[in-house]
Amino acid sequence: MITLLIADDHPLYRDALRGALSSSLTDIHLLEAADLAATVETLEHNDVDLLLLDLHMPGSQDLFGLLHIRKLFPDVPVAVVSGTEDPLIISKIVGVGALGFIPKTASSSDIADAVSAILDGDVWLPEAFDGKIEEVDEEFSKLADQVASLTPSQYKVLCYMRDGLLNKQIGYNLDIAEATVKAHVTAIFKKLGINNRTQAVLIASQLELEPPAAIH
Amino acid sequence: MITLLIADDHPLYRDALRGALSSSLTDIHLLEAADLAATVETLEHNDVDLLLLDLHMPGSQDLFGLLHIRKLFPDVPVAVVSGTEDPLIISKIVGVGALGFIPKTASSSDIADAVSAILDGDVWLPEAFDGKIEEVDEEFSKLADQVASLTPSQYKVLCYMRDGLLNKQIGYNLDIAEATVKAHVTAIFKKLGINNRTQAVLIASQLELEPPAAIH
DNA sequence: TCGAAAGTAAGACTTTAGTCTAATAGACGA
DNA sequence: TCGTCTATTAGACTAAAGTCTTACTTTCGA
Repeated sequence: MITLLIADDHPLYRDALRGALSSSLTDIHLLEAADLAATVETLEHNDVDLLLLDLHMPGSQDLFGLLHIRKLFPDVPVAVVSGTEDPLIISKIVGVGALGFIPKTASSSDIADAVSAILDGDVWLPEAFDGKIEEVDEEFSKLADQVASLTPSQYKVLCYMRDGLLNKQIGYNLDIAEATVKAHVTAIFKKLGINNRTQAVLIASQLELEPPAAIH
Repeated sequence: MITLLIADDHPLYRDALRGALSSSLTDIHLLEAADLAATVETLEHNDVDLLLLDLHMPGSQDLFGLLHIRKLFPDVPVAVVSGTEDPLIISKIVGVGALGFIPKTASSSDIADAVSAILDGDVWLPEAFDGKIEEVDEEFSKLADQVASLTPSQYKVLCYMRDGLLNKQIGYNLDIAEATVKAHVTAIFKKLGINNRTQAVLIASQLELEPPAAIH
């Protein structure tokens, strides 16, 4: 019996994935989550053999979400499901520890192949990207490691920093005192090897796959 | 008699462009510049009919450089010469006012075609990108307009801000007092419709085509 | 040619960022 | 089970960011 967790915010696409998986694979147990918090909670309470993760979930913050999950559950294999076709982005996804990349346009049999391969311990990528996936540069994987070493609170603070919020506003959003926010900020700086918030924002935006939405 | 300005930091590529242009076109006068400052100075002192601009010149800051030139010399047609093949980036280049995009891999005849077309007032793009160039979204072109409205000093300050420098360090680099830097910073915020430096850095990094180099 | 508008520059002041010290609570290995 | 390590929290303090006001200069159109 194999347990799979489908993490995607679109109910229709979850249905499609569920259909593709249950018709191609036997003896599987399917779980679902619609946002990052639900994904984390499900992983905490279940023994999941493979996570199928959509990067564009609410609260996920793209690559941050993947880093977050990889840090909290390093033993859970992750296959990223996304609509992007950019080899550079896929390189980054693989570079931070995803064992596979499944395009949203993949067929049922491709998806089943990918899941089987990853469960066997292999890395699976669409054939179209053979040879197009580069090693991510050392700089990037070092940054990714450093960001992954952040605690959940620090991670949330960094997300809010990247949105241009003041410490006071971050504290209000997280329901903690401004002084606590500052302590997190200082800890983030030390872990990332920097000394001001501008540099932190640059690192955060480098790890972001999509340009930030509107400036508030 | 048509005056062309070749702005590229690689002497060899300038030679190649010069060769391609002088063998394909008659009655042309060729000027050259190796960095953004020299480009600006040449445009100030000459009546240039077309600028062939490499985005990766020293001091150019990629899209910033193009915005800068477009703002200072809105009447000079610009064709961007670059090695990138990413349709999204090319869309942005065209979206901020370039009349053409010439890949570094283009043949002599392609280059001559492009130059002729742009001098006739047309927009020229490589055939490979037909249909792949999207309209840039309203948000982006609004930001580009706002950034283009910055004065040269404000532009330099924003560049240094994006590199994570303190106001004091920016003042030292530009040889002005910290108080002056602050005045520029406040003016930048007003023009961009924001109220802190984090948001300014985000906008600047969105307009950057390449990820920032190392974090200092 | 003269005044209006805008870029540049800077001092004084308020707000926010960031550091240092320290206390509490939970996790983990000996 | 005990001690150690670390995350989290927070107060007090210093450094930097950001605002307001003012002044000098250049440019441009009436």
